[in-house]
Amino acid sequence: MSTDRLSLAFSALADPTRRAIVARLALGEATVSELAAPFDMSMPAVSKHLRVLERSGLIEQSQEAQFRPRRLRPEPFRELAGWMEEYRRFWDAKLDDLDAYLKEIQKEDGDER
Amino acid sequence: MSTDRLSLAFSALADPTRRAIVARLALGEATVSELAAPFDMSMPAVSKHLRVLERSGLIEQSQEAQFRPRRLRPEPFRELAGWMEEYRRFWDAKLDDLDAYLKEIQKEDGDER
DNA sequence: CCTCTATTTAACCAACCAGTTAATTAACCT
DNA sequence: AGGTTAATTAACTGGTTGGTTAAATAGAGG
Repeated sequence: MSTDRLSLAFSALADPTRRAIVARLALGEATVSELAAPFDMSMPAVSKHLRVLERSGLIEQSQEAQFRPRRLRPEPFRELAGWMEEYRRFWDAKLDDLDAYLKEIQKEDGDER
Repeated sequence: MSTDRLSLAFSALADPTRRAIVARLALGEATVSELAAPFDMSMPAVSKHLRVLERSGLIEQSQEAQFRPRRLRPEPFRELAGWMEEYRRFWDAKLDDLDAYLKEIQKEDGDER
């Protein structure tokens, strides 16, 4: 597998279980047991998913007694967003008609929004 | 492997070679040979990468004689951007300080940009 | 038709992934 | 110290990935 940061982030997110974990963590810190609860899956399996997410930098853990709550780290999200930005014209509805887009920038930033 | 569209897109992009191919295609259509040229890798290897990208919907091919030029498809980019949107507060520099963000929306959309 | 170019398919390999169960570590609480 | 709860590590498995080389297919053009 590729070990550059962007590849790690993309591949960490290429799994629905891990995206669900990320979605849960967007609401705030959670312990491993809390994160595992919604899934029909053994604890070690969840632990492995967490390790993948951690290796990608998307989450980090803090030590609080026997609990090791996870939380999201913003950095990889910024890198993903940065990558996406390069392809904005492919996903931004406002730009999906390239002709319209070109006309837009011709107007020298006129009536933006 | 997960076969939902989002997982396919993420995992297709989790490889630097494939991201480079996507970057090249953002400049316009290209044949397999053209796409393969920059890489120190056999033709079949590139062909496989293209099949992964195709299965994810990120690219499509058209038949032009013995050439089968690829081009990007916007749909998966929109899905990725839509997913990212949920996490905007993690990656948008303007929002990375949540307190500032809350203050901002308190102002009822006052001095945006 | 033959050949050249473009590309894919087949068969194989080593490494990795996502899950399992069983055993282990870690910290808290009497 | 002993027990309970939280979580990780170990060992194993079947399926997938990313690459290889060799053979096959498809169309263009003499």
